[in-house]
Amino acid sequence: MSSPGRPRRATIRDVALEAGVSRGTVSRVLNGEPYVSAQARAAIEAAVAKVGYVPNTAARNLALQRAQAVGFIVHEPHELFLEDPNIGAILLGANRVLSGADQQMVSLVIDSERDSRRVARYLSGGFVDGAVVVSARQNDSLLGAIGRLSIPATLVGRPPSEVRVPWVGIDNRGAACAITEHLVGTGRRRIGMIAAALDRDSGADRLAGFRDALGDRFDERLVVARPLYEYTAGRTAMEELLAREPDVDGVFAASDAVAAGALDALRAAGRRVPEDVGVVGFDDSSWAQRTHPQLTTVHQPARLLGERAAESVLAQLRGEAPEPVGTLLETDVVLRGSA
Amino acid sequence: MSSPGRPRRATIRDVALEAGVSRGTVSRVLNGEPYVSAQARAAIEAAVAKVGYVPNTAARNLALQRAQAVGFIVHEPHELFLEDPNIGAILLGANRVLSGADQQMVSLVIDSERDSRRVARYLSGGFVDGAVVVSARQNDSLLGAIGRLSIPATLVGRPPSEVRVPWVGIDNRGAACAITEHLVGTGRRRIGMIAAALDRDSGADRLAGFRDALGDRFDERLVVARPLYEYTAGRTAMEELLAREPDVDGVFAASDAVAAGALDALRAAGRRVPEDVGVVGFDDSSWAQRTHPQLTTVHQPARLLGERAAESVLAQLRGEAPEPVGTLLETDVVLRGSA
DNA sequence: CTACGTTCTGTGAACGGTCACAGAACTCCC
DNA sequence: GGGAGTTCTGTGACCGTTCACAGAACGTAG
Repeated sequence: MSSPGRPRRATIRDVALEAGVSRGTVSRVLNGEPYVSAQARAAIEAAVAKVGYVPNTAARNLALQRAQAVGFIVHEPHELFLEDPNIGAILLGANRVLSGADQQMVSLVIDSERDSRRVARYLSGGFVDGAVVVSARQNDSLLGAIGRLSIPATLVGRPPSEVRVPWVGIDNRGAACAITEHLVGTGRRRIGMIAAALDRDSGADRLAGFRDALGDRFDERLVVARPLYEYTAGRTAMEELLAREPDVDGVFAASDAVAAGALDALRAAGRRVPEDVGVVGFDDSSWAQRTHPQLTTVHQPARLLGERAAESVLAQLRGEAPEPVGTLLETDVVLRGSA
Repeated sequence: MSSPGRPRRATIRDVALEAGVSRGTVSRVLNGEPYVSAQARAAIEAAVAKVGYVPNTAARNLALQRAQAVGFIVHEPHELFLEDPNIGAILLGANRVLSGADQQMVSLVIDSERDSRRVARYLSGGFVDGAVVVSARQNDSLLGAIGRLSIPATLVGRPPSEVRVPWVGIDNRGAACAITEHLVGTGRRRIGMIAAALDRDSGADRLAGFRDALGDRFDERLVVARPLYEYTAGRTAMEELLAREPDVDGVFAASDAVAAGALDALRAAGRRVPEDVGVVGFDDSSWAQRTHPQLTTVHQPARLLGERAAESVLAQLRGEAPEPVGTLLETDVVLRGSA
């Protein structure tokens, strides 16, 4: 629009002039309203084609006070955004639902505080009617902005407790319990866990689920913790666990990346998987199918998370009570070769 | 904005009223213009804070005839979008540049003809001043729309020949030649290729580069082609190649996913990599570091592609001649364990 | 004291649509 | 032929900004 010399876009007035009718009638035809003569309708359609008219949605939205668009805001550092296939699936799920509701999904990546402010400004500009927010952080200025603007929003993942916003997530604890039970079911007797990210609810909940599954048989000495969900964390933690408890015959790794590291540590130590040691992961990320053997893991319904979050935003848009409650979605245990 | 009962947003008029000045003066303060008394400025700033004013960018853009936003349009089927780490990197590169120019990047995913139309409508609405388009297809209705609207746009990847739009891409042919030469340099004598996607320029160019590198020693019987860049394609193609030419000692796979399949087929056939057979891939995708051994492959400067495309759009926005020419970026051969 | 430049402010029009309202044209029936 | 109802059309106001212009207030020089 700012490019100099670009010819002016045709407006509804040009169409009206060309068709020999008024703006009002053109607007009626464009919006499919009744009470327009066949003659006028035909003339307007011809005129639209002739002058190459395309509606200016910005003007339309200004008049209608809505944007017909929903933001999809990803707040992740670069590495994770690239690494994590779940985000892509969430995005596509949200896109599917919003597309069905004829809403344009507009996705915005935040990777700095500056981005965060610009996005807040963007949201405030009436460009979007609502937002799906993925992995907001603690003390995220964006959440504050959303609250202030009272834009309908739904988070994917559990929000910091002080923020009252609807959210959808998975039951990390239940899923961790289920996959640990699978490990138990394959006859393992000495089951360890490589826990990670205990400072986040996902990490803590996965450990809690592991404990739930083992009950009395839970043994603290079989748990090794690491700060992040990383391949190398899994590798070193597995080495540590093997050194400490050589008779371990089952391992629940807090994520697939961690499990991949554990697998390589086991291979290096001459243990066979799954014959000597059963290994399970969490996430069903791209790691899971690229290890040897492939990982038995917990599948997150990532696409469904995106769909549900989008539906929640649409419901809020329809004026339905934005119950600020969380929804937990079910997960599946996916059986592959590693346990 | 459509949610019923939501309190009306404060406008510039409310601020003016509160501060006891006119709209014009408020606008001047908001835009940092000179010729405003310190007194008025202070009163306005206080009023802004008091009424909680946030500018309505839609109205602002309508008046200014610009959006201060650039679209990032990804036209890929779901699977590829999730699979291909290059797209994420391109996105982040573009985001970096646009963010620096204080433009909001708005990314839009197209996965159906319906999406395509909606995105075209979105672009026409004055929401964005320009667009970066990733992997547009042949006969893509979107490219037509962009042409019609004469929106500044730059493609990532080579466009269909009949469309005159600036683009940036990589030299698939040169890179394929370089990595094949690496294979030759490791002393391989019977080098095969698993080609793929020969109907796209990337696939055809990679085969051409392979041929360039081998010259006289090119042997058609050592080439197996498959329609898509897929793991299973690599696996079956490698089996076919081994059956046909058991003495093959080097393989150039047209993508990392294909190479991963080939690797597994070689393992199943009892060949050691790289001792018996050297394998190289293309893309430097996440597959490359997760195979055993890790892949020697061609690294695409994906982030740079995104940056360049964004810069090109910004240049067009500044009114610089949108030379409809392509730019080829350099690629690197990354040496890992597989050859 | 007047004329003039500088600094500051308010106003009306514009951006491109939608909508409510008024009224015209047409049909139908008495 | 006139009144009532239905169908169709045009107009002015409005959405929330920016901008050009007119003009006010003030200081300074002649």
